[in-house]
Amino acid sequence: MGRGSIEIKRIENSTNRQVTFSKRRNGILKKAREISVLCDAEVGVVIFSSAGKLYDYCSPKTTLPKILEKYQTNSGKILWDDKHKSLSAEIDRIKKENDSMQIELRHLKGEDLNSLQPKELISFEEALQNGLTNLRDKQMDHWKMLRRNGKMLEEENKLLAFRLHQQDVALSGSMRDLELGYHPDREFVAPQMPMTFRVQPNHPNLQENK
Amino acid sequence: MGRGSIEIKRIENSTNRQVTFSKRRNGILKKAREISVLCDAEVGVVIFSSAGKLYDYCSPKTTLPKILEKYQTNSGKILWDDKHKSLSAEIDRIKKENDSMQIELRHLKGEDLNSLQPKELISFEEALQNGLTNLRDKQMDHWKMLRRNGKMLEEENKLLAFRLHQQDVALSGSMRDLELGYHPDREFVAPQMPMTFRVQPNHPNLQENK
DNA sequence: ACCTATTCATAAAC
DNA sequence: TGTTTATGAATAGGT
Repeated sequence: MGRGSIEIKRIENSTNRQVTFSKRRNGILKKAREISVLCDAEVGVVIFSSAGKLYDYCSPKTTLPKILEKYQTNSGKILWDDKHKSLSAEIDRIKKENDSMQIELRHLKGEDLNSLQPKELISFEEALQNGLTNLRDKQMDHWKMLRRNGKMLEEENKLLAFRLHQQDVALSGSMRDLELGYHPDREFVAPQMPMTFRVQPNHPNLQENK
Repeated sequence: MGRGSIEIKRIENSTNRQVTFSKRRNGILKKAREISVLCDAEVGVVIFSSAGKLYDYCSPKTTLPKILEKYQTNSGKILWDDKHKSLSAEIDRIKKENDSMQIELRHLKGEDLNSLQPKELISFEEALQNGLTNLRDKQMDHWKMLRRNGKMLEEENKLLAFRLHQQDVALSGSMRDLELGYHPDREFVAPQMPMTFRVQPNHPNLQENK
């Protein structure tokens, strides 16, 4: 149909091929839709363009999985076997990986050592010693940090105590002022402590364990 | 098309519906064939008649399973059945197990320790210390075994040297006999060493490192 | 994307 | 089912 019939063989002109694909694809999907409605049929269509783009149709009231399951039971052909095999193979692969890691873990924890050669024992010892060293370094870091924090807190405590004391003093001074009369040129500030020394509410370095 | 157009809705007359189904089904399969050839497309079509009879088409150079696999990866839709789901779920499960073991391994080897809490560090230290202790015990066993073997070898050496010496003595005796004439009642045996003391060719306890 | 001449698919009837 | 035929649909090629 169209201006002259065409031979059914691959259209070499790429543009032409693409145009024809687009038209005929629509045609097929429309036909699929129509037959499913007219004839109450279950239809599944999957089309990939040569460029790899996907188009599909599935009749209403069903899904591709359902259709395909029906296809399998009905045709006896098995669509999924390959996929099953590859999945199973992957499971095997991962399980093996798992097992070897488990063995390594057990070895590192000092279990099942009988299966190891002396040479292997030595390399494991090195690994463990190394791990222990790193770990103790890390713990030392923590400990230092904790101690630093402790000292900072002590300092802060002292300052707070000092401020408190000064305020007490100032307060009692004000009270005395109140009793004696108001003096606007005298401010309510801790006498021997400059503003810059005042403790900040949060000390950034004190935040450990977010 | 045909003698007058028809509305696209279910054909109530069953015979009619069946006839239309048959014609249109052929039409679709033909179109599918054509587009796959003309446009180099991969096409899969599955049609069930309302009676449940199956018709299908798949473009050459491929198979329905392949097309469907491509469909899945391309569309992200999941076609597979329950078995697939369970397999995939198992893969996920094992992979997670894998990951956590990998992390534990890294921790035991003293890597990536920053993500650990001090409390966790302590338990890891215990595990490592434990592993190291076990491992050194095992090495000690090996060492003892080696030392024991060494001593045994020494003993054996001594015995062998002794036998050799005795044989030398016996041999020179025989030589003297040959010079003086043959005496059949005299046996060729190391004089001061009973048979039971003779060293066996292989000592079972000496086998280390298969 | 739209147009149109032409071929095709197919509804109806047998 | 298969054949025929009249007709509307699909589409090849051009713009």
